[in-house]
Amino acid sequence: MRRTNTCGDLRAEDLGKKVCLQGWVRFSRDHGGVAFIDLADRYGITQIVFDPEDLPEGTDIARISDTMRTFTRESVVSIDGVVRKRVEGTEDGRNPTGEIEVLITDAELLNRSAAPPFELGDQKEGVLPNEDVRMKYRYLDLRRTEMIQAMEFRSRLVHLARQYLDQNGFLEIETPILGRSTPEGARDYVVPSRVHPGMFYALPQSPQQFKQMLMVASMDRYYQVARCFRDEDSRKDRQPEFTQLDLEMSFVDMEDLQEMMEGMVSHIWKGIYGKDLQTPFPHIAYRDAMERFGSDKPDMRYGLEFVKLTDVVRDAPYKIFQNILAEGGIVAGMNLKADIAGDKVGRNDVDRYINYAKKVGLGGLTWMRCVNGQLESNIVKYFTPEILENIKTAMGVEEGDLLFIVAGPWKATYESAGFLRKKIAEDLGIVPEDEFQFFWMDQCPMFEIDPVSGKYDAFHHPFVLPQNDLDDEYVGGACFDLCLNGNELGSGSLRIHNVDMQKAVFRKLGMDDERIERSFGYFVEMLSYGAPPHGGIAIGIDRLCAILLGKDTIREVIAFPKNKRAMSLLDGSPSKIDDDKLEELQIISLAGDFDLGDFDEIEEIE
RNA sequence: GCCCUGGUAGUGUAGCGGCCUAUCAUGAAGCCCUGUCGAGGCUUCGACUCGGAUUCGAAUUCCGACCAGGGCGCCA
Repeated sequence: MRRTNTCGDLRAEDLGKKVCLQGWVRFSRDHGGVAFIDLADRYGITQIVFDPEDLPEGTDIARISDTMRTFTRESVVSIDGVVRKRVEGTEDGRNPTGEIEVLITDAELLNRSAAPPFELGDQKEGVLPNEDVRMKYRYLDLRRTEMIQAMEFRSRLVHLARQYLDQNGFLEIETPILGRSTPEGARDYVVPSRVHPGMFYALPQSPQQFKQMLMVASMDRYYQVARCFRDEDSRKDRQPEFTQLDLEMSFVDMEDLQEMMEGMVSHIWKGIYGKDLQTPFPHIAYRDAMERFGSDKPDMRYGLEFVKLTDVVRDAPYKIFQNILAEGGIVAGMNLKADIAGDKVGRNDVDRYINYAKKVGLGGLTWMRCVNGQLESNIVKYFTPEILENIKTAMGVEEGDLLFIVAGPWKATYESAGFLRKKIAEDLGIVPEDEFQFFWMDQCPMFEIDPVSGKYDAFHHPFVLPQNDLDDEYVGGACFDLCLNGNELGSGSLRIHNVDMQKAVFRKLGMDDERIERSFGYFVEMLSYGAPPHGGIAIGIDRLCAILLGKDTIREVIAFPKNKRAMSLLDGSPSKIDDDKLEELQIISLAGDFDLGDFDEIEEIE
């Protein structure tokens, strides 16, 4: 018989219906006479009951019973039966189908399952196997309710994004997966060309250049759910291949782009949670984000802000600070207020944080505690009473407060202090769990100067429109990041549409004209054919889904992710390929079991 | 390239120099059971990642490798 219903949709209204359900045997309970099966599919679980005393005349009870004996856990089976009410008092309120059950009248084993390597049923926390086991049997892992829900959530989210962009006149256009390797940025994944031996395509790190070309091509509004590839080491929020919602618009300013994104996120929000999301999102300038929170993607859902103390302690006869200030460094403090931290952070904890501070790159960590109205610590003797008073005022110190003070070069010190802030907040448990705070981080610089080489690097990328003259001491870039709860979801910018400006930026980044022509010639030329003012943004779908679902890693929202070492335990990729394939591509591998014997042979052929 | 954490039956764990012929749960196999729902009861099966070293004795200590995860670098 053909399936009439899924395992999620029968209710009390369906009483008496003849149905056919097909699904997986999640649990079975044989009571000797009556027996139960929890039949599961993507939509839910329905209880099947084998009740020999209640079966209609002429039913082949032995046949059903024998068939059911072949049903191992996770086997796929087909069940014919009649919907009936459960026995009074045995309804299951946790299950939407819990009022009814299907009285089995016929059964068929569609395909037997071997004993699954781990438990697939919904159960208490902490009994999942190691991730490598889940990855090896991902097709079973995905059978779990939690994974089904993650896939449903992601599908819904992407659908809503498409719906919104479509309503706003965007064209969904696919850009090439096989492209040209670019010298800048992340390492490319590379694909050899058979037709052109010795030549390679590269998989895109992002559709950046193609989407700009689409603007020049007058497409005006483009988007794509774009797979991107980066051959860099992974993290819990970084995979070798990941998905970006990528879009580009012509004749817009930064506000237009941000409003479009706010509209899209709100649309998603409404569609998923049924609630309105507060827009516009707040903004924070890059410099403020760094100086107040020690991060360019700060989690602002909790306090522990830094206060600049550089001027307050400038005249303190404390050698460590004096040396740092002489080199142009900064001093900043964080006040752990008595009510949230004062009592919970004892002397041992302070030592622990000093060690942690050193681990994350700070030279050290100065602390002071306000006891009986006075700042106390091992180093207060190096500060005059007046300076101590000024610190108290600047930091708003009250009785019992604990101060942590960091010092050093601007960027490195704030970055490290940001790690410390996060660690303290997590230790104190003051990070809100179910609060989602979107915001824009903007007013970024166009360039960063590498402290080692002294070379200019693009802060975002070299296609960002500079906000002022490139010869000015500070050059701003028309770029911004969308952040959520301490994570970067994506970044956007207005792009350069003028040939000369684009060349000038490349030169500022240390490329000579020959290099610009070789690497970006086609791109620069494109700008000379009436490139409109344009800009765009790309946001990470994996990260957005993971954060909204409260997952620790984006692997939980990707059907078939790679592991930490960029391998798939499921299909065993990457893998060696056959020698004849290599030969066809005219490629010799120097890795692994390469041996000189083979090499001699090849030389002889030549 | 570097740092940190971990590796015990199919799965999750306890044990952390001799009480280990290694705990418990789950699972698998078999039997019993007519209202369960992660059913229950009984029986059985099944493991110390690998290689060195220390020691009378190593799952346990040390060194190295491998594997997994987290982080730094890297990710314009």
